[in-house]
Amino acid sequence: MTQTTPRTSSQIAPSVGFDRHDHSHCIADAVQAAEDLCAAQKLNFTPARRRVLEILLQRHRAMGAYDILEILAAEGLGAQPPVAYRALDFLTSHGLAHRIERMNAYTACAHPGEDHVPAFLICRLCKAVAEAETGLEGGRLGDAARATGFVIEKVVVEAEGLCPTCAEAEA
Amino acid sequence: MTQTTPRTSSQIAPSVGFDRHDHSHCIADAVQAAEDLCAAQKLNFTPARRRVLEILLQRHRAMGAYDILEILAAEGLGAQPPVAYRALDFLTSHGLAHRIERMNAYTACAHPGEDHVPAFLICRLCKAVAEAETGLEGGRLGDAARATGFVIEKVVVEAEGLCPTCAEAEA
DNA sequence: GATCTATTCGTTATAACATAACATCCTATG
DNA sequence: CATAGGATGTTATGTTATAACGAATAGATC
Repeated sequence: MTQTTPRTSSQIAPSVGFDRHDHSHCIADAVQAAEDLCAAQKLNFTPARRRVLEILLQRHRAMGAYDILEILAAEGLGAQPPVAYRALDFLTSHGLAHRIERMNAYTACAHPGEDHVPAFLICRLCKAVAEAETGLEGGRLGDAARATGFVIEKVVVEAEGLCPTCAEAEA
Repeated sequence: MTQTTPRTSSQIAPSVGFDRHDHSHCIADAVQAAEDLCAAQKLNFTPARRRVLEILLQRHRAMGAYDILEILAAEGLGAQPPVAYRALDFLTSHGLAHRIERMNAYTACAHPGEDHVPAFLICRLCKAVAEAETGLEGGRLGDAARATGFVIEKVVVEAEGLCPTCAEAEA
């Protein structure tokens, strides 16, 4: 596996959201929010689950399950695929993370606790991911569904392109 | 994987598009259109490529590469994964078929030759797929992209739910 | 017609992503 | 303490996809 993600040495992510911001705050906030959400719903926010969420928040990029597993293994939290997949299942099924279908990858949810239809903007160079919103039945897709009698239950919207930072570097 | 797709014995598909129609016509038309398109662009519409397109058109459902490979192998057109993947690469890169990211599957394009952003309605029971249209920059996703400076190059829109036939059977 | 070149095809091998199944452990609760 | 449920450790395997390389083929050019 080649490393395509440029690494940053600090907690200040170069292009996230895609705004610069102090990332250590948003990690702490998001972990706290997850903790609250789990407490409220009597969910078991175990060390492995917590650590996987932290990893996703720290990188703030789409990450493959095996990338996450590698980190977990290095930290002694488990070395087999199910360890990563189980944590990711937990996070995605409770709205704390999302799966990016196009990349077979996972990313922390930007709006945990809110019922929403995420839409992703994915940079093809740096793999940064921003989460936007769409409606379940809005726009032309909803029109098409209604016209044919199709009942929409879930929608995946994923855009690939260049984030502001990479677009600038490209030019 | 269990077989969830109800099989029909004739060329009349039960729910396609999702309208009933004489499917043998649309297969012939689509193959002819592909042939014309390849001729116009000096592309090599080889037997394997043609056969894979026919298979996708016949089933008119999302099919995995290995499902297609199985059929090719039975017909003596090749038994190794690259045979199927190469044909699918050709078809998808020239707009004759699309990949359904959510299902790791492939389906024939309903509008070959037209430049378009496909949006799919996928039945979770019978796996039937209808192709609708969306714009590259329309709606809230485009707004979000412009607001952040993200340059959209490609968009994936996939809705999962129940087709009219299965929704009825469900009730 | 011979040679060159580009594309396609056959084949082997392996990479990358994901889950089934089952034993074990931990913990809250009666 | 007993025990039931969820969580974890582990082995094995299933599923999807691609790298790599040589042989075959078809057009282009001399």
